[in-house]
Amino acid sequence: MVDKYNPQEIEAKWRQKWAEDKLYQVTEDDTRPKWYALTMFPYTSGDLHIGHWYAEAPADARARFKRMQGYNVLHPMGFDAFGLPAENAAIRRGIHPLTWTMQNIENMRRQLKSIGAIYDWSREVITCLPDYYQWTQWFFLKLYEHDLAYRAKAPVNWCPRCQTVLANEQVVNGLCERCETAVSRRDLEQWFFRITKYAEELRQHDSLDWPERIKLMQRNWVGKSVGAEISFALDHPGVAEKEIRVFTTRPDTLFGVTFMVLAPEHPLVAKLTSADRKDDVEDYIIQARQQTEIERLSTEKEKDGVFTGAYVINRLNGERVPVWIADYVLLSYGTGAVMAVPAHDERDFAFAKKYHLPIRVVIAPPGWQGEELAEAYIESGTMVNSAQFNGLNSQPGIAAVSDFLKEKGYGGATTTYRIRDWLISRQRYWGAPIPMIYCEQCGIVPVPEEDLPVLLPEDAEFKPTGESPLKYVAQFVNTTCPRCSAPAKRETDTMDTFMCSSWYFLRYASPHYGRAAFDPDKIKYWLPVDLYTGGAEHAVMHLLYARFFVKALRDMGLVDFDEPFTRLFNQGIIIAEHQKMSKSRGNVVTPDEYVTRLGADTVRTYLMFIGPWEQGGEWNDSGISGISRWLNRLWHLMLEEYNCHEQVSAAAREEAQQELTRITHQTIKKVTSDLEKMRFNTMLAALMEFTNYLAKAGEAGQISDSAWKESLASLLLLLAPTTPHLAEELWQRTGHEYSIHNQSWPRWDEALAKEEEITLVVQVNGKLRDRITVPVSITEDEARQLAANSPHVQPYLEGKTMVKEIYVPGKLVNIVVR
RNA sequence: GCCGGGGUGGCGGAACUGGCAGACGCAGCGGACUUAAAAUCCGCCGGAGCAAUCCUUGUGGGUUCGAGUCCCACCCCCGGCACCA
Repeated sequence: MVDKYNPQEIEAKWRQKWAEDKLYQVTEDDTRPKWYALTMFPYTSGDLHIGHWYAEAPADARARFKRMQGYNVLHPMGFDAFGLPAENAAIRRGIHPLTWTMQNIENMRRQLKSIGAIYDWSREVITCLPDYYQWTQWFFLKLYEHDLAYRAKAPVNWCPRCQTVLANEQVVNGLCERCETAVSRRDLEQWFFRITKYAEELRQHDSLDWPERIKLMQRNWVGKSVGAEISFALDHPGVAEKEIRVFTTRPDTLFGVTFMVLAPEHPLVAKLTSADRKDDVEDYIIQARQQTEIERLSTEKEKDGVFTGAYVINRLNGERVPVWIADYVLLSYGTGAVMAVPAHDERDFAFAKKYHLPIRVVIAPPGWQGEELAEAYIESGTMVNSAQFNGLNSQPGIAAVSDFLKEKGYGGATTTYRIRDWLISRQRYWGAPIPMIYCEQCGIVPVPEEDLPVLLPEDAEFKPTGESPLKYVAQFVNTTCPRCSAPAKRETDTMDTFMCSSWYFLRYASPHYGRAAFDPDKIKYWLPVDLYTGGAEHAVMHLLYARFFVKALRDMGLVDFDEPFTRLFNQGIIIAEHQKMSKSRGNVVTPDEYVTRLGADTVRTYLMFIGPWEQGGEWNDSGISGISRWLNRLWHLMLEEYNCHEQVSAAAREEAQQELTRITHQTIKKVTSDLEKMRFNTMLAALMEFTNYLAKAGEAGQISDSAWKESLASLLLLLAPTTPHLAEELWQRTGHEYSIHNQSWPRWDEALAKEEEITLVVQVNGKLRDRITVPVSITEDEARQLAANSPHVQPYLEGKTMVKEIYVPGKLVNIVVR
């Protein structure tokens, strides 16, 4: 009698054994190809939910498969540990963020270990510990040294709830990405990274095997407009500036400019506003400032603005152009000023109608006779009312006007990107301190590398006040200038958490290296990441920042590759009760409960079976019991004694064995290609079918003991990546040598996998009329004969004329009659 | 509004390059075992029809000997972007 499948017992046992034997510890090895399989590390929010498992378990199966295929696989794990959620949770609970975070890590590490993955825990990284953030600070210094970090005063996104500034990427539809509070604007002096320097390169994904969707999102985020910058002459008493520059994609419409619009925050507004317009302008600016970003950016809203009383000169025709301000012009795009061509821009048209400003056609719509336009004509066309450019089409016109401007020194062709520099300062406690010092004598002075880390003081009052908590920690703030030794003050803002995750994949290659952020030799061996898996929500944040980091490092000569993640794969989302899981809905599935009851292998397998990985799927309690049943049947199939019946004839035995061999090899082939494509659901369907087949074959008992054993061994090997504990236990119990996870992936023989018989489909006029089992070797003539003679087919041929016959070898015969 | 992805039984989902629609699993139904239930095992399981057969992949049209798959138009769901000059 076979004992019961007891997952709790065998899973704990093997996990311990693997850990003791350091089975999954990896080192560099030039005899095998390397494979870096990375899963986005989790945020230390407290508990591992089923979504984490969904990211991690299939990824582990894929990494294990690569490992059995002979790759030297690095599949590390760590924790993203700085940031607002930890700080807010700690405040709520009245404990220190470090305590809270480290407790969570302990719990999450235990949960992660229960997955039974091949994580090499000796490489774990935790971003909030000094031996990690020391190097985050080091990156800041490197970026500063290479003029990629700078401090500037700018209108920035402010979240009133989180009490800190946010990067553009962290504002979603005008709401804070974390707490969904409406974001407002503040003018603050902050640290930025010059990610815009890489705008063009970040748009390119040529060498990357990434989902189209993500590449598109990044391209949209970076944005790109090709056009011209044009200088309008300014001659205003008491104003030093002698021009206002605008950006336009349509320099061919330059003769149609009838007014100019500045963003309300444009620095020239105050200087240009005439005395009689002052009140109106100031009122408008106040009103624009009070709006939230959502209100301001609403496309529904009617365009409004006010006249400043000032004028600029269109240098091409010498016309005086009135200068207005309006909140539909954004300071952050282009130059913060636009030339308005109402005839050929919808927004300018609406604005001109509202305020009765002139509308002058300079691009003739097809069949235009000089009449007024009912709406803006935004297409290209022939230039009119444009002096020497009349008659040119828009495309050559754009080039001609740009060239002319350049020649005269009034501007010229240029390209503008939508992406803004990355704002990395945060006025909160739980982050890596920015390693900068302010000295009255020397100005801004970087902390010398040898003085890193700048430790985050543990005893700060970290309640959010809108000011950096570190400001009030005297022993932190007060220091001496590294250059002149005079008393100086430290920067008290901390860094955006996305800094930490922009380079963690580099740290895994040499997690304990003390002389730099990474060991160059180890980086050469392991990087770039071959397969990066995780959620799609990081498309324009983490994934863009990490690419920027790598490109910056490359230009510093610190790495020799262009892109961190060669291949990217996004798994879908697990839902429950037809909805996204959330605490408030009370439909959160907690993996621990299922692991305890059914075992980690069952949970892993179920998550992989639910549907295609990239599509996610619905968690369903009765669905997982199906997996549990299957693994139980498998257990008994493997362990129950097989009896080969003596009285079976040699011919029958031969046939049964050939069939078994064929199905075994077909299964190996199917499972291998599905794993390659990460089609785990169909891989498991194939394994279930194989199990069902073996159960029947076992009953029939026509196969020799050795052939039987061989097929069971193949099944176990195919199962090993999915159910590592169960496979190990059964491997041992069926008399094999430890460990199944060090075995080679089974190979299939195409000749043995080949079917001997096929089902020939017979159609008449495309409708199915018969199926005939025939040998693969059947000739076309034989097939046609068989089809035409089929008793199921005959009635449909009677009294009809055969028009033609289609034969698809190995598939079907279609007889077309009339 | 623009750009992506998707719509197949009661449910999750299969279907190579245009060639047997519904693999595999869940739920359901019937049976065996059991005093009984659970577990397990066997069988059935898209719809209509006694049947032959007909209908069926969001809707309508088209191409083709043949369409879930290709083309055109439309509807619905999900995700992203949205005054970017």
